Amino acid sequence: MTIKEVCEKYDITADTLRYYERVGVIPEVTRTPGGIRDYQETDIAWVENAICFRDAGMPVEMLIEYVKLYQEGDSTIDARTNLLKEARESILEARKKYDIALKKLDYKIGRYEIAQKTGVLTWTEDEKDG
Amino acid sequence: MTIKEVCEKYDITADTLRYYERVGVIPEVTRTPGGIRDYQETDIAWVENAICFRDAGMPVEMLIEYVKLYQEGDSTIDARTNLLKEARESILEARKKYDIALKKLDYKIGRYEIAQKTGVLTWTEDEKDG
DNA sequence: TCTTGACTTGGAGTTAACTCCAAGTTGTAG
DNA sequence: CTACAACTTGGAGTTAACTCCAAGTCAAGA
Repeated sequence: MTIKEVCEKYDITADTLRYYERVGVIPEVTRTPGGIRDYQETDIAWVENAICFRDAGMPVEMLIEYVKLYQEGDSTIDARTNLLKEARESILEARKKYDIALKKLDYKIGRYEIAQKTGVLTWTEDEKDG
Repeated sequence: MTIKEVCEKYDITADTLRYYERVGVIPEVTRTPGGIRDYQETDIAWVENAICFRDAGMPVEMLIEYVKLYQEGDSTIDARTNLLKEARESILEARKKYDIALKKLDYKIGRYEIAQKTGVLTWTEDEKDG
């Protein structure tokens, strides 16, 4: 698969794909004899994971560390497990904050919709902040 | 409440609080006659909301827009409602991605824990990517 | 009143994560 | 064989969101 096909498949730019490879977010991609990237199943799996974890706010630095450990072989399985567990905790933590914000948003939207119907915004003492 | 008390209460730096005010993420804070910030209930409510929505990935730009609309008065209630709904959608969207990443992480962690017990990492054909 | 530490401002600097660029190479269609 | 688009690299530039700094002001304790 060419870089173009991969970036179309995942809706990501070729520059980002090359950047991920350059800094080590994914291991080096398979090349044609001429030196052009030719993504194999495994390369694509790494890309997919990288995008998935980045979308969940996992820092590039952490992904680089994971790939580095992976390339050092089986002796790093403990370290990799710990890293994944740490990532899991921060994602759970972040998601909790998303839920809090959603609750707040739903409440505010509810109040605004009442205001739209009645033409009046009614605030309690604690919420003079829109 | 002084800026110090507010930043201790929310575990945020004074620089960030001043930055939020400067760019309009929150409205101008009440001051003492000498010009020093003296956060009132309402100021604090704005700070709390700003932090909450920022923690959910809402861009500063969007918060600025909201405050701007708020300050324009009741005629912007529709616009504010739409903005909040838009924010809600992106937060839901983002949370979906967090859930996908968590699922992937849990699967990987499970595999690694088996590997730690047995000393062997077993991969299926599709997951040669650590 | 003096000192000392916290506060003020405008503006410059930093960080993470891309994003763009120039100059050169590869590969396919005609 | 010749265009010519798509690829390559190293490095520079951009963006969002802070974060730091210098020079000056304010305020509480001795």
